[in-house]
Amino acid sequence: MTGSIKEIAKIAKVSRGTVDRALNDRPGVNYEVAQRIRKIADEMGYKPNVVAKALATHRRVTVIGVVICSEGNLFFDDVLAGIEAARQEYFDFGITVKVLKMKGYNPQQQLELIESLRKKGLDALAITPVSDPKVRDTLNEMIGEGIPVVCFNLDLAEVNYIAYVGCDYYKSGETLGGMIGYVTGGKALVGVITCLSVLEGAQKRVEGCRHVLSEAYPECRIVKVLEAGDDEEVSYQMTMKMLSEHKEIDTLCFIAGGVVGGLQAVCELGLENRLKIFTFDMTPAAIEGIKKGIIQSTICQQPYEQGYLSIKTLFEVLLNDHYPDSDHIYTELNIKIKYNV
Amino acid sequence: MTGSIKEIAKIAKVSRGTVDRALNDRPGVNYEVAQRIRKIADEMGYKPNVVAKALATHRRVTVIGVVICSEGNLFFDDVLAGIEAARQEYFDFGITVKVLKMKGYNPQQQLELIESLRKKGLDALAITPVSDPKVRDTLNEMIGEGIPVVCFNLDLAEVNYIAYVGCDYYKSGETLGGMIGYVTGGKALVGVITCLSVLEGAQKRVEGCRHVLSEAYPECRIVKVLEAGDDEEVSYQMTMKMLSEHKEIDTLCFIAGGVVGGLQAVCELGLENRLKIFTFDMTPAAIEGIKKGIIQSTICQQPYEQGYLSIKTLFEVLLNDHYPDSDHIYTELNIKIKYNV
DNA sequence: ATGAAAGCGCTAACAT
DNA sequence: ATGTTAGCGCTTTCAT
Repeated sequence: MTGSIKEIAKIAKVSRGTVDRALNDRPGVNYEVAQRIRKIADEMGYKPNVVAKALATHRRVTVIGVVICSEGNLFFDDVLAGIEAARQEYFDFGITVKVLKMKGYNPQQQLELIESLRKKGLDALAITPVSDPKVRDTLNEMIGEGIPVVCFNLDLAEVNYIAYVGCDYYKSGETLGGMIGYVTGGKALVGVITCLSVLEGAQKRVEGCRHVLSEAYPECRIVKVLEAGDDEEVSYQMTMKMLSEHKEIDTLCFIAGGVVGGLQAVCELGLENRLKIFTFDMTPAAIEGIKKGIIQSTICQQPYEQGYLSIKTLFEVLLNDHYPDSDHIYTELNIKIKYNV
Repeated sequence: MTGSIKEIAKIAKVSRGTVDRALNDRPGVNYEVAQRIRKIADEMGYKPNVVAKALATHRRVTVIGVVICSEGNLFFDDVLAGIEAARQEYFDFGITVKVLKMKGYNPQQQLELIESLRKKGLDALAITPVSDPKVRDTLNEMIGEGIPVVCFNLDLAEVNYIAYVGCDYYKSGETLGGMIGYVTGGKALVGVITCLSVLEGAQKRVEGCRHVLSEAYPECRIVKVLEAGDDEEVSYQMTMKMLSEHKEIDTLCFIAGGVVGGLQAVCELGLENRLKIFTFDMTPAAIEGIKKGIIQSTICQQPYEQGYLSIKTLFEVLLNDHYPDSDHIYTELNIKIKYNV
């Protein structure tokens, strides 16, 4: 029972057009009249009907752009699935979702993709932002022009976005620490294969893990951390190096990608039953490793929700003028073991 | 680009009314004409616009009824939150969600609630079904009358529902087994506090757990299983009984409710640091126990999604004529430990 | 059996 | 500054 624009018009003794203008802060309406209309709407608890609104605005297409660093990274398949689900759901609302994929984390390339979207007209943007001052500035510039922005999966400091949608990386690292403690009985010499140092998330994971181990499991220790980019070949080599140079390592953690190459190295060395292995996310390689019992656990961050929610959040802003309660929408951290994959 | 009813009408050289009738299998349209219209729609990949459809049907209210055994069970708070979110989201589509809560699992009471909904006019039903032949028959009768039904949280055999939305209980039991193995280092004498034997889900959990322990952790054994209903007082007594009669027990599992009473007994006996304790779901008591380190892990089943998805599934059927791929929509099983609650 | 037209709640172009 | 009116895509009532 929220009433309609028609009712308000009748009570205020003005036309529906005027009510529409007043309630949407459109120009060309007397201040006092606008105030009166707003008061009436307020008192009757008026909420605009989104469905009708969408239908009426249907002639003009609303474009939500997506820039995503997904190429060559299977993790993002689920994120893309979530985006696609949202796209279908909002299609009838007159919303078009344009997805632009890129490989790696090159700021220049990302800027070009953003630019190409802006040129063709853009009403909102969801992006996995590369950590770069120019990207940050460009995003803030767009936000200044009234284009709402959501960052997802990757957070970027000092951007005035609607929200960051993704996991709490530090917490996911702590969770890893907790699982290492459980699985190893509190005794572990840990080798860590991380990705690019560019990705702040990866660093936070290592920190979080280190924190829990030192607080709760004094007999667990990180022996060595090596960077492998997100490249399987490099990961293979780094894992080889790690395991041959540090024979004392009994626990191996893959902070992001590189699971395929890493596991290959482990198996070639015949260590798959002696090492306790931990990963993040549910890439095909991780699923296989979990099922085979080679990987003890993998910590997931709800990739599908990250994609879906990013679009949904922008949709709510565009059509409903509804902003999320917090500008950090954290997706749940889920531990997966052999039995609940 | 799915085209509109108007375009189809133009191509078929009929009026929009006839197209509408043909495409929705409404009576009063010549068979050949209907065929031709359907063919044209098919060829242009026509998909009706849900938003416009909802607006047009807006004058008639569509009612989704919910019967939920939630009273006195804090687990269902999140389920209700999911239902409420869906209710708000679909309100503008002209959909009213009527929630009827009941306490416990009395079939007679549930039948009365269903009846009261039917009397006032009901277009779809979401229900946590009590395991009872009369309930089953009544649901099937309604389904026969064209009212789509979704069962959530609790599955009920031989009901021709659209879908069951909830967890895989057996699998959740297996997951418990896996966590017991990890946390105890593969050595455990387990006491189990379960709820009513009426709830088949609880039995399946125990079976799943037993299966994993016997397969993967031969030195883990379930010593004793006691029933506590969902009553905290009974749970307190049963836990007391279990721990005093079986002093060898070093691991305690709460299969469903009763965590408050159970933990009270444990603490009074001063065993909170000697026992490994496992629970299901994220009730306030479980969260507190996890944070304090008394509970080692709790296995969750996405209660919010269960509520939200139940309504969404019915919405899709009612407005979109879209049925889910499978009649079993399993929500994810998530392991929570101290660091990812 | 089919067509014509009104209307769902809102927006926007066009009058005044 | 305000009113009027024509849609958005679909359903539904009323004619024919």
